[in-house]
Amino acid sequence: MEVRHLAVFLAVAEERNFTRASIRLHTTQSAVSATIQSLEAELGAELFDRSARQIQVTVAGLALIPKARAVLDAVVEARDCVDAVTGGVTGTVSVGFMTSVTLVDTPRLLGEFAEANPEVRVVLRSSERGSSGLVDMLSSGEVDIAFIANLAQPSADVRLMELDSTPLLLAVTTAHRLASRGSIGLRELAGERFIDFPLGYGNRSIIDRAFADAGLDRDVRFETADIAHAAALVKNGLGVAFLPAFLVASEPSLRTLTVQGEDLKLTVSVAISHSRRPSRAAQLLWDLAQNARKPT
Amino acid sequence: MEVRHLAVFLAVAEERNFTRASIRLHTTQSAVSATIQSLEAELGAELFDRSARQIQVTVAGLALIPKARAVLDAVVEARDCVDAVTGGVTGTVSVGFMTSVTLVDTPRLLGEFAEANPEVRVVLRSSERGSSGLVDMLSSGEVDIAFIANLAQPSADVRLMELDSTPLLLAVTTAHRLASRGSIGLRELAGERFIDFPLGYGNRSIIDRAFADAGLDRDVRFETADIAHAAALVKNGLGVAFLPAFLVASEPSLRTLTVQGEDLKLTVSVAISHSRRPSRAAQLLWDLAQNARKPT
DNA sequence: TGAAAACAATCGCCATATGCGATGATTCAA
DNA sequence: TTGAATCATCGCATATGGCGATTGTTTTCA
Repeated sequence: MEVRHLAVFLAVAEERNFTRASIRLHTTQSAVSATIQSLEAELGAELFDRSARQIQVTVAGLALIPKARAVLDAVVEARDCVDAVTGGVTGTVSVGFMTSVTLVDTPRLLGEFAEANPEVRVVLRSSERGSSGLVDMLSSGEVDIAFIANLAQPSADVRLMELDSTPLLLAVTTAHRLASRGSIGLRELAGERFIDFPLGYGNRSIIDRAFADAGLDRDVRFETADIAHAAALVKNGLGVAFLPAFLVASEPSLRTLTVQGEDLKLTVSVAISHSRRPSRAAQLLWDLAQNARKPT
Repeated sequence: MEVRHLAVFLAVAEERNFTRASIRLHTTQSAVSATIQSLEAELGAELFDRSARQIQVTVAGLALIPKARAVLDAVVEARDCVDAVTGGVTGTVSVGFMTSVTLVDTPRLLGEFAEANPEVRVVLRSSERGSSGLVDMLSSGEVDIAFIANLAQPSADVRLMELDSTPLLLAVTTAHRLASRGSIGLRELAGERFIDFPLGYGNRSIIDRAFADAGLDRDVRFETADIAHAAALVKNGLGVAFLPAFLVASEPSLRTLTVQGEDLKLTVSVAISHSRRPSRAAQLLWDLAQNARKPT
């Protein structure tokens, strides 16, 4: 009987639903199912009655609930007491991030982290080369953890956790020939001038990939790493751009179009190196990000 | 942080020695080493100071000890409370065993088990075909758990745990031509008449294997499944036999010889089926056997 | 002071556990 | 009776843990 088993058990007992428990635990329903089964086998008792639509906690399960909580509490205490002795977490975390993506509220996240771990020095770093640059910095140890957008080629050495995603919409001026269209095929965009991020940025790579997969070329006339700047260029009629929905939703001077048959999304993830052991501080920041994550 | 980590930590803290802790935990030193390292990494603190010959528990480790105990206690409570609700363990265990091998005190083991689990009905079974028969009974589900001696061909479906082993010595009468020898080569035994177990018995298969490997034939003149009977036959000059050391050590009418260059041992193991989930009762009996095991 | 012993760390390999996505079976409501 | 909700099961990929062998360091003993 491991701590993990009991944590899953409690989640199911509280939600009275395997699927919701799996969402809360950021895992899958099948994993929850398997865990409960192995716990039941080990204890030699059914913990839930699944015969009805709404699962019922059995008598054995009810008895276990407070004891399981006691175990988890004891574990938290164990961890805390070590932290107390070592004077809490110290050291330095180096955090790679992207300036212009406000989809995930990294400032708030870092604020919470700093408050909880006042002894940790936080160093913010960014990269000229967007997400792929940040990944390289992770591998080289230049940063301990990074917030990145979609990767063209997921590196094997990087452990990713998706935090949130937003659709990428094609933004055009109100005067544009496509302004009145609600959606459009990639093929019809062949002649457009595009504004986009420099190569290496997650945003850029998804669009490049979509065009390449469709066997199409694209004329990227302007490149900028500043997303607000990109929006301003579109407004001034210098071209069209794929921009995150949250940025263009409330812009009266822009119209947005979805792309038919493509699922263009900007996804923000946290990333740590797979090969390097994360420092305690980096681990805590990862955990914090996990809690801030939108349930799948 | 899992229960297992804390259990290993406590063992090391109490033994103040990784190697001894590994013996107590029935695992290897390298596994203990790895576990402690991962726990230290997770907590972000050193728990032991290994710079000196005698390891020291650090301040952080000292603080953790009582908390770790609290976690383990809470886990035991959790398990007990479920057992209490389900009215303890019930059902039937079917135990396969070998009558004549007293190397492991199975009666005492079963006595302890029966006392701890009064509601469990224990059915004892044995096999005409020794250990290999017991293995077949395991696979077919005829028995839930079995105590067996060395297997000629370890079955993939059987999970084994060694309990104890004893050297097999060649027993001869005091009048025998080899009585004054302390040891002997297999080759010199070519002309002897042997008394041994029937085919299928662990005892028999090790000796057969040793002779076969050496390219030698052997004349097994008498077969008996009763080990005491075999000893009696030897005493009466009907032949020689390989018998467990504990049986022949105190026999004034017998002399014993070791075999040069061979490590002939009778090993007693518990076995359960690998494919069938053990019942709770079978699991408890397995655990009990593990505790009774001689440290490796 | 040199050899041996004690002991933890590390490495390569393998088995098991866990996680995931897809699919199947069951229940229940419309 | 159909469809939505929900848990179980299956096959596969990966991570974790365990083992045995080896290495390197410290300590002890001759």
